[in-house]
Amino acid sequence: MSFAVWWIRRDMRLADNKALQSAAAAGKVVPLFVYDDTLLATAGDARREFMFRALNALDNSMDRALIYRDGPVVEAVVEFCRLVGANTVHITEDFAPYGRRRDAAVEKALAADGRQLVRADTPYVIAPGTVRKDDETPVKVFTPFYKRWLTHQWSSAVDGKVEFADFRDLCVGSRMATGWTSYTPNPSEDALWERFDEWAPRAMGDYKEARNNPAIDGTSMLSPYLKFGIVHPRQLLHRLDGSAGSDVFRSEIAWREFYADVLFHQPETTWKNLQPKMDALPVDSGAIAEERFAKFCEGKTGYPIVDAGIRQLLGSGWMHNRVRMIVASFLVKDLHLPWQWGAKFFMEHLLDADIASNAHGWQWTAGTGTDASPFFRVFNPMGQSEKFDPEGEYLRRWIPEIAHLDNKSIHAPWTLRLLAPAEYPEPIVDHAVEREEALARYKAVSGK
DNA sequence: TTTTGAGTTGTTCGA
DNA sequence: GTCGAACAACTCAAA
Repeated sequence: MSFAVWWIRRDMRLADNKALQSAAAAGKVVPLFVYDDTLLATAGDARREFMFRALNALDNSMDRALIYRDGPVVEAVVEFCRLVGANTVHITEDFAPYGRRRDAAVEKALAADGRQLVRADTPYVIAPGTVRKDDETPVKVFTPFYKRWLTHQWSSAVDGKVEFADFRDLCVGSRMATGWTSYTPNPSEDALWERFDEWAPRAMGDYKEARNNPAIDGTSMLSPYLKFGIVHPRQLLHRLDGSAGSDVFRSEIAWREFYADVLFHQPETTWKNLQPKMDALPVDSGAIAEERFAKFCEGKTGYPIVDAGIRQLLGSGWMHNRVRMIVASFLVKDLHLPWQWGAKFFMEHLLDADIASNAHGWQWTAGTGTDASPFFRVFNPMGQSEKFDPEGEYLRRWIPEIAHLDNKSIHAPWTLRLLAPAEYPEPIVDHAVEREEALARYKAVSGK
């Protein structure tokens, strides 16, 4: 009987998993997870905790067949194959810059040993690099990308019988404790479908509008599950019908694929401006900039919608999409800080931290990316707050200090002059002033 | 090759 | 309160 390694990275599920099925077709499956210090170093406690719990849930569903090994990754995978005598390692391909380098190195090392790395699946409905214009070049604007994306064929895995090998005595290392004690969603496949089946029937019809209101349960909140492949996006597409809400939901899935495609073609845009001309945009630096950034990271800017968003992120590992945009706009256009500062902060704290979506979401806001926001689109934190959280319900949930304020002034507590700064801070900058400053800086970059 | 219309998510101002 | 126009210039996709 031969053994085949299923090297688990971001495909922590049994259902509709072509890497798992590929391994099963090659022999008894040895599910392997390798601690990658390079990746773990960039993850905060919340995400590490979520990941460990996800692995534990997966392990339970495999009768505890999962093998944990310590990195460095290349050596660990090759060494493990020798230990169990496996000739093939089956993976869901990683398209992010680091993952591609890592997998290439593993592939090479395996080959030197006479073994093979099998790329059997991807975390996307359509693999990055697949959607192209008629002249074969990548599509750089979402709408035309989406139209073409919709025309591509895809298929699910055929879930056949899987036999797991028992090598549990080869487990090495146990770094499960993170110290994170706050709530995280239950990261099992069962819990995911329970959530989807509870949420979708009541929320999908109103998704287009409701997903913008951070106080209500209008978004699926499935992003952490997608991040770790506890669900594959094609499984979600299967559940959609032709209703209006599901069309918007489908396009949100496509946004994730679009940004993965953009990063695939230009891996350096993880941290660099996609539009080089935007390198000339002046950003603030020095002590004052760092002081403001520190306030931002604490959720103490004095702008309730911004602070509520940061506190939601720090407290739960997740931030509502609408609020992510408001917060990002504030960092870039009110504080004039590099988008990379915010992107790094998000990457640390988000359960769903996805390098492609995060980098290009920030670049969109900063006006440095593909299909970028027009320079004059500066979010007004009070206006957005009034529009999308009219009752101040979201603000009250995350900023108890101002919960007693009325529905109008809660969006801009400083107008009341009732709160001592010790209770809730004064705004660290004046939005009206900084908006003009941002417009002037962007205008200068565009020349003339 | 040239031309044309479009491009996720906004705000402000004046009528 | 509501509504439409203005806010730059440019790049991209497709005809």
